[in-house]
Amino acid sequence: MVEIRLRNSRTRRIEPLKPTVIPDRVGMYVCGPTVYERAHLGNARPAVVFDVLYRLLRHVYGPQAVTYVRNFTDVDDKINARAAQTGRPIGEITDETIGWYLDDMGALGVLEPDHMPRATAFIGQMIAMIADLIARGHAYVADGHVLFAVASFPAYGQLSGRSVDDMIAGARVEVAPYKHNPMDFVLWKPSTDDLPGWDSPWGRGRPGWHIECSDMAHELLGASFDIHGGGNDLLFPHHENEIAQSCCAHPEGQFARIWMHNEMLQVEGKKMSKSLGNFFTVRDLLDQGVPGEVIRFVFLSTHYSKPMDWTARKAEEAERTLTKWYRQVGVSTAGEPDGSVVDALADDLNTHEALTRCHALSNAGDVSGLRGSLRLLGLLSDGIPEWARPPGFSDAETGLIRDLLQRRDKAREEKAWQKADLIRDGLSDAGVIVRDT
RNA sequence: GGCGAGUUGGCGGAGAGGUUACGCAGCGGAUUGCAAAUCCGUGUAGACCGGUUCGAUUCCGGUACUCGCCUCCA
Repeated sequence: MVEIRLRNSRTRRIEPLKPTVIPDRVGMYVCGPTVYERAHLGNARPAVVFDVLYRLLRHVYGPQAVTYVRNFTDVDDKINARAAQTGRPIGEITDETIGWYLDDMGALGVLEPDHMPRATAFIGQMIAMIADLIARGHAYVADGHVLFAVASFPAYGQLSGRSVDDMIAGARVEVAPYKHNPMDFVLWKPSTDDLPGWDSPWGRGRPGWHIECSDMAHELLGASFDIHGGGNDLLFPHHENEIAQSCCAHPEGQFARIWMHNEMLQVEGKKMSKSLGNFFTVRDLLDQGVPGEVIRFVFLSTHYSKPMDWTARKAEEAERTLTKWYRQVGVSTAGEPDGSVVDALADDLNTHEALTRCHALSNAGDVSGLRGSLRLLGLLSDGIPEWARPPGFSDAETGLIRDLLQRRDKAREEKAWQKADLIRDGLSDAGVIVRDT
């Protein structure tokens, strides 16, 4: 079996993936979107990165041996704000946004995870987990809130490599007066009547963001699992807090063994973010005619651990390469992925190296290996999409075109060049490019 | 201030202490009635300053600059 090696952000080293919770079964949790608006391009990077890992895991361990969980955060202040702003019911907004998200990610060739839990379906379990944290002395009630006591977990800060003292010194936000320690964070907060809320031992309220992921991961993957992924902007505080909550509530487990973080996507050298307002959505690009597959190719051309600048030029180059491969591969069937491509992916998801290997397969004329390898990467769908198709060989005009080509061939045999070129020019005007092979 | 990532040829972007990365574009050629496509060949590198070494773009130290996180954010 191919050994998969991954960079663990927790230890900052490349480590072999050795599923030990259940031998040869792999569990992976990735933080999914907060569903209040269409996914912007940056949101798509982790979805694609961990989709490649998911496909690799399924290839190596077998599809039934992998459990991939990616949540939907459907209770959140941003969602509440959107509802207040539009006057629409919250459920309508989250349902609609989830539909958009699945459509848009599907267009990028992202497979649906095995589980896509919605936070609101786990409120009861979250309340139980919070109560448990209080009982174990890791959380306290203050001013209608339940807060996690950072001081009760000595390993706090280990993932992000910060000390609690540094965090306090560097804090730029005003600390709520009811916190015992400035770094304590909310597990449960009270809701007013106009906000979504659930009854709890601490009054009507809603869960904090961090507890949602901790709980859903535990419900679906257990107290220990193999891989936890997400964008590196989530490393602190979100993932740090997840570790604290999960390890304190479930000391029998170790939570995630390997943590993986993708670097940010940038546009014109700047991080794409909602607050900077320089973002555009996946749907915007698709509507502009950029095929989802092209977007995926561009993502794969940069290692997940490096910042990636989105440029139109990269998209053009990707489309050219994909078109070339589509035409080379045609309708031939896929073989097994080439070992060199699998090895590249197993080496900490080196997608750029994998694409380089695909170029080599293309140059070597290994059509079935190329197709099989690209399939593993989530590229090259069956058939040839419109944008990659040699123009003119698509539809009802085929018969007429064939007839004209036959006439042209005959003219060429007779060396009636003028007539031949006339037919070619005519076809060209109709959008049919003629190539002599 | 603390933590982290990056800096490679015209562009994108890797691996490896010493031999061509690769792709795109460019240039030269082959093929072709022409065009397109295809094929072959080819130039331009590794922020800066030190150190280790027979030899560093590759290892070590430092400097500069860029970006991110520390606050909702993938």
